[in-house]
Amino acid sequence: MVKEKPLHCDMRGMLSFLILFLLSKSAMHGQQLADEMEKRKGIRPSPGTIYPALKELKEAGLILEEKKGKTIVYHLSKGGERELKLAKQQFCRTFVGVFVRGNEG
Amino acid sequence: MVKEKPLHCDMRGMLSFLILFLLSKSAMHGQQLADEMEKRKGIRPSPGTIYPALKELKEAGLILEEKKGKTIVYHLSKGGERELKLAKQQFCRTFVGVFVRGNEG
DNA sequence: CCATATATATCGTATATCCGATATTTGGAG
DNA sequence: CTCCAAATATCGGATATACGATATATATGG
Repeated sequence: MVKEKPLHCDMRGMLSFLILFLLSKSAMHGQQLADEMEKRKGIRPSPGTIYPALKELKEAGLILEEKKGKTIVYHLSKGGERELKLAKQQFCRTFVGVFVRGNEG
Repeated sequence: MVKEKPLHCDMRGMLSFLILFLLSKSAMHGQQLADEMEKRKGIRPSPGTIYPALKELKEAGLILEEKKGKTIVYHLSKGGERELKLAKQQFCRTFVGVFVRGNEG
């Protein structure tokens, strides 16, 4: 079976989804992405987590690279924006009711 | 390595998290759980997905069974309620900004 | 009792996620 | 150019998620 499954099919793919979402907020390089995840989750993803995920998203055509000195800045492609929009809808429908004011603290 | 990892450690565990959340809303048996997921995600998890997940949650002491005629009704244990509360906080911090009014439709 | 339908359970296999370790690349300092 | 540190990349191994197929249990109808 080839890899034609959309990002929003099942419970797997949450890492890719989160990366797309973060990149939609601001283009970043890998370590900045790890910084942001650490801030949110409290746990820093290791290089062995973040770079293979970025590689897959790149190969799927959802993100684009831009070399900036020592780093590689990633940003969403048009396809990535489309995919993120769909995935967000799916995510929000699936987790309706989990987000309640007061859970964030 | 033994299984002492909390539910909210990384991106894996979203299925267990969703099951705990749904059961916290209402005690259900397996097929009702599948119904609810189908309503939310649009895709019905197969028996091979749902029952092993329930078994693990049961063995972890997070849910309790109650036989009701032909079915087995699951509900959260005290430990499951505690775990869900923590996992919800983690989830909400991680995905802050994804939930915006208008994404649900 | 027997047949059926529904619910539950298990198995083999595949994919996504994840880490620790290690390797490679690259810009800047000397 | 050489050295260093940071960023990126890859690898092996582990766990969670997922499906289709199959097996089992049980309430209900005949």
